Amino acid sequence: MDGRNGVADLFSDAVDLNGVTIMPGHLDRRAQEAMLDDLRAVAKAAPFRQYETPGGRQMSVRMTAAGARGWVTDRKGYRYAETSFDGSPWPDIPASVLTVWRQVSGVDRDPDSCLVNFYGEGARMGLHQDKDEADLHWPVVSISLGDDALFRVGGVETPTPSKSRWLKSGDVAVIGGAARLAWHGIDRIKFRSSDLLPEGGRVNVTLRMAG
DNA sequence: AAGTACCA
DNA sequence: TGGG
Repeated sequence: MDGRNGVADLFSDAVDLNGVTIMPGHLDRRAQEAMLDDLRAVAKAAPFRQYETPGGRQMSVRMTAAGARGWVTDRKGYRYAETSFDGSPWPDIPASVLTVWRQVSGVDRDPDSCLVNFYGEGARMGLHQDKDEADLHWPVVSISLGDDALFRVGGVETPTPSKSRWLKSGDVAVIGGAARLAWHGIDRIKFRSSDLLPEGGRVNVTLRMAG
C-alpha cells in the first residue's frame, strides 16, 4: 500500500496530497456548465441553508444535498437525514454528477448521498474528518466548481502535519483508501477568481455512501 | 462536533 | 501566506 488510491494510476496527471488523489482539470468547461445547471435545479428544489454546529456556531458554507441522504447539523449534532429541514425528500442525484463518480471512485456501487456546498465570499471550512458514514470503506469523491479554493489535507490520526493545494474549477478529488479518514478542510477561496458562477463563489459537490 | 484568532 |  503506497497510501494513494488505486484509481490514481488511471489518471496520469493525478496529484497526491497526503494520500488524497486530486485530478486537476478532470471536467472541461462544458461539463462544468452542464453540472452547474443540474445543481441549480437541485438548489431550487432543496434550497441552500446555513447550518449551526453542535457548539452553536454558524458555518459560513451554505449547504444542500441530493440523493437518499443529506448531511445536516444543528445543536443536537451531525447526522445524515433522509429529508431536508422542511420534511421533503432530497432531489435525485443528477446524472452528470453520478458520471464523475463512476469515472473516478473505483467502485461499482452508486452513492446514496450528494452534498452540495456553496462557498460565498469569505466562506471556509475548518479541518474535519468525514466519519459519520455507516461504512467507512467506501471512498468520498469531491468536485470543485467556480472559484479557486485552498484545500488542506492533514493526517488520518491528527490534523497536522498538513499539506495544501489550490483547487480549480473542474478538479476532482478522491478521498479513499488509507486516506479515507484524513483531516481536511478549505482554508479560503479566491472570490471571483473564476467566471463559472456569474455571482461569484465556489460550489463543492461530494459523493459518498452514507448509509 | 465542520468555529475563530493569531502568530511567524 | 502557511500553519499550529
